Amino acid sequence: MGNKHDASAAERRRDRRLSAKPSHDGLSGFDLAEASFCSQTCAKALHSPPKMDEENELIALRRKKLDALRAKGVEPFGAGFEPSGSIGEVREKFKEGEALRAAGRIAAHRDMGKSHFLDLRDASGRIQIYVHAKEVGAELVDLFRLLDIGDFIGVEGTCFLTKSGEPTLKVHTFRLLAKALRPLPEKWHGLQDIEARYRQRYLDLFTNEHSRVVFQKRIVIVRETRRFLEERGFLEVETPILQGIAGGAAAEPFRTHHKALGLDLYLRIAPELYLKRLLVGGFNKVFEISRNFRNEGISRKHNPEFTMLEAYWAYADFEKIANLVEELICHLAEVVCGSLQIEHRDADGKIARTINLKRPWRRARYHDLVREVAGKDWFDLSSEQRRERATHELKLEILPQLADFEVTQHLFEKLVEEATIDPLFVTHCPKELVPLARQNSEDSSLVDVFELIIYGAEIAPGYTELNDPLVQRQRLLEQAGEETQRIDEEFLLALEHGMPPAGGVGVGIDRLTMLLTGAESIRDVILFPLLRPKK
RNA sequence: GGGUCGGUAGCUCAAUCGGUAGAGCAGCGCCCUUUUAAGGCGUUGGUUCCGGGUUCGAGUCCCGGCCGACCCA
Repeated sequence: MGNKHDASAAERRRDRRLSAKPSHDGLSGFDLAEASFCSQTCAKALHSPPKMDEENELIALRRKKLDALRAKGVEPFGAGFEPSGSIGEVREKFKEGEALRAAGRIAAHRDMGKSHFLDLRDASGRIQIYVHAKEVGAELVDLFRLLDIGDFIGVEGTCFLTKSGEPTLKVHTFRLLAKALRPLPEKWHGLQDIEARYRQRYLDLFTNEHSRVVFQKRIVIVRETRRFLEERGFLEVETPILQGIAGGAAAEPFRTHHKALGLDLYLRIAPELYLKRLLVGGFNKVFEISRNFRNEGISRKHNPEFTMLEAYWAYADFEKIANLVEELICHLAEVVCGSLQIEHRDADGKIARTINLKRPWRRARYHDLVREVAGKDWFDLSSEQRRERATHELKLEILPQLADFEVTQHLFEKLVEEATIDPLFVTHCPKELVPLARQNSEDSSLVDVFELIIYGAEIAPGYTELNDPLVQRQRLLEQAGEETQRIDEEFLLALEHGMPPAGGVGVGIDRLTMLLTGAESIRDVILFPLLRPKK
């Protein structure tokens, strides 16, 4: 089936090429995929690769070594190799006297004259290898001289322990697997420049242990989230990223265009409206680990693309969902941190703060939390009195255009949210704050929602979902205002067919990773954060 | 968008009041047969982010721009 698809794709491209005519704008009927397909020189002209700075002596010297290798008949790129495992696995298999094969980058070289010690590294670990002329023979000694730190080599050697007890492979033979034309960052300090660490993440990962650990933890968080939900009967699904109407949240979407259909599309801002369609279709427990895109500002806590877990559970409500989230995050903390006490450390390794995830987590009503910080009588005051107290007694900056409920919300964010370290479920929020949620059956000014706050940040909002199609339509109309074309009629159509009552939740995976790793910036938990192009 | 701070050798960092741009690592040469941030001796390497200006003289002061970090909106 894959082949068939590929063949037809190639055919389509060929057809288009044959019929391609220069049009008046000179561009239509021509896209990047086609450019790279039909003409490499053309593609090169479009994106010239970064210039190899020939004037740099370090690079020039490595290129000379490359030429020297080829002159000896050694191809410096592309040879395969079968190591006994990753370097971490080789260390585990290490047994004195046994022969093992290892492959990795040369990370260090200690030249003792006739004997050389090198460190071979990959993301799984480091192993020392020992190279001596007597062991490898004259031909390989010649080749050895052309190696540099950063090159990938594969070695075969016998396990032995040095005087100081270091597990080491005594190399019999080795092969160059890939030459590095540029030097690695410094061995001791690694790559420190923040900008370079984001732009050249591969160097950051290779040289900085801490960065490697953070991303390995992120991998575990995603994997364990899947496992946790699957064990509880949730089905992982994939829903569209390209959407005609970007719904499910209030955010500015990215626009794009589908050429063949002549269709303007948006990148999703949330998967919610599609996951709910699946509830309509009878899937009772679904989740998606969803990349969402929001065309908004960039900050320590915001990247334009970010990852969110969304899960929906038919016949459940927000209380059950809160329990689920509580269990999930505790499970992740146990696996990733080995404890429910999360310790964040500063640059010197000193504990900067401890977050206690021990259950049960506090659950409190929005109004009660506000009264705790703003005074028991807060909600009995007039809106002018509230504004007055917030500004003068509580020393908050209240912008004049804020509505009354926004004054309270601002106070909530500054005095409750930012001050909260240990987990707190905020429940019974005013409906103005969460217009799309289901109203509480006892008090119609409240909605059946929780907001999970940990370490001053919203980690997860949870809902009892609104499944009344008429109320939902009304809310969407109010939200859309003038722009009624932005109402997802297909979604409303689905709701009219009947959606079971359900609980739902979104968990920001990036922020959760920050929480569990102590990262201060979202860019430290996203492999390739969006940056302005250099130059 | 506004404010503050930063950008110096491949990497990590110095450079006093405006006065010859330095060190460590990496590299290169030599010595060393179990080193491990190996060591010893010697040595190469600079568009000080870019563009203007002030000055006898600018990495340093001023103006504009680029990129980043943090705070605020």
